[in-house]
Amino acid sequence: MLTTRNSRSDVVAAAGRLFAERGYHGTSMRDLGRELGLLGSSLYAHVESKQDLLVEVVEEGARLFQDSAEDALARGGTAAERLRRLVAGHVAVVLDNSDVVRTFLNEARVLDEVHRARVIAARDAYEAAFRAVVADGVEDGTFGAGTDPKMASIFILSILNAVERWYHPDGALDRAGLVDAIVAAATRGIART
Amino acid sequence: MLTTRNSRSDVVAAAGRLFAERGYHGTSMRDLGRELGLLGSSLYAHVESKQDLLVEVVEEGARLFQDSAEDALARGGTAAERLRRLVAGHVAVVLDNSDVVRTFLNEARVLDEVHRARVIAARDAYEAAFRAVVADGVEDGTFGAGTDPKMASIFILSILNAVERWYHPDGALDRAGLVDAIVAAATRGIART
DNA sequence: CCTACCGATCGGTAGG
DNA sequence: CCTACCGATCGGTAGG
Repeated sequence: MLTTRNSRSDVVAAAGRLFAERGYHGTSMRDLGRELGLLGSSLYAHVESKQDLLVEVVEEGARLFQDSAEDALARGGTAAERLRRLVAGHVAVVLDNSDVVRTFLNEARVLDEVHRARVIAARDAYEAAFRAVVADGVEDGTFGAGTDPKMASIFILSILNAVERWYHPDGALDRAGLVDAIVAAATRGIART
Repeated sequence: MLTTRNSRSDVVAAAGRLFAERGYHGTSMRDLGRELGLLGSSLYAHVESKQDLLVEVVEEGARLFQDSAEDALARGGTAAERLRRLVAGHVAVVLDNSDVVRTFLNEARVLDEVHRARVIAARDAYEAAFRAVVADGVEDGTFGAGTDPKMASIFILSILNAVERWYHPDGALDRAGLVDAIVAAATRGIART
C-alpha cells in the first residue's frame, strides 16, 4: 500500500476538519500531523503558521457563500425564485462543506483584526443579498407589505446557519425536502400550511 | 478603596465571561486569575479544576432554560399564549445571561461524555416543550393543520438561539419588539404580515 | 491568596 | 518529511 505525500490542500482540509470538531485552540499542530500521518513539525514544510491555516479555511468558507449567492442571483427570475435559489445554495454549501462552514461560523473570532474584519464584511454582503431579494419580494407582492427585509433576512439566515447543528443527510428528510421546508417557513410561515 | 476577596461564584461568573469570549481552550487559568486580580494558581483555592468551572457554567445555562420553560408552561393558557411565553422566556434568558448562554451553546462539546450527555438531554427536553406546544396549537387550530411540530420547533429555536449573535439591546428594537417579531415569524410567517 | 515550583505540551526552527 | 531541539505557556500542587 503506497502512501503518497500530502499536498498543501490536504493539510488545509484536515485542519478544517479538526478546527470544526475541536476548535482552533483545541487543535494542536501535533494533532493535525497525526491526522495526516506525519509529525507536527513536518507541517511547516507546507504552511507558515497555525494561524495561516485558519485564515485559509475561513476564507474558503467566505468564498463558498459568496459564490453561492452570486450564482443564485445571476440567473434572475422573480424574487421568490431568487430566494429559493439563495436558500438551496446555502443548504448545498453547508451540507457539502460542513467542516469549512463550521470553522467559518465558529472560529472566525480567533482571527486577527484584519482577517476578522474581512470575514465580517463578507457576511454583511451575503446578508445584504438576502435583504435585497426580500425587499424586491415586498415590492412585487410576493411577501406581505409589512415585512421588514432586514428582520426577515436575519430570521432566514438563523434557520439556515442552524441546519448544520441538527440535519442528518441520511434521515427521513432529503435535501430537497429541507430546502422546501425552509422556503415554506420563509414565505408561508413557520407554523402555517 | 477596599478590594474584597473573590467568592467561588465570582470565579464561575468570570469564567463564563472568558469562556464565552475566547472559548474554553482559548482561556488559561492565568487569564482567569488576571480577570479577578489574582494569580492563576490561586484559583485552586476556589475550584478543583478548569473542567469543573466549565461544568458549572454549562449546567447553570441548562438550568436557566429548564426553569424558563417550566415557568412558561406552568401558567397554562392557549397554545399561542404558551408559545409566546416560551419565546419571551428564552429571549430573557439569552439577554440577561449572555455569557452563560454563549458558553452553554458553544463550549458544551468540550465536556466529558457524562456531562455532555446531560446537556444534550436537557436540550432535548427543552425542545420537546416547544414541540408539545406547537402540537397543541395544531390541534386547537392556532397553527395550520399541515404544520410539523418538530420542524417548526427547530426553526423557532434556530431563530431564538441566533438572537445572541446579532441583537443589541441599545438598538432601535426593544426586547418586547424582538419577542413580537419572533412570535409573528412563528405564527404568521417570516415574510408575511 | 501567594511563593515556588512541577512535568507536559505548545507553536515553531535549524539542518538535513 | 524527519531529527533534534527551543523558549514559552499550560493545568495543577505543596506549603504556607
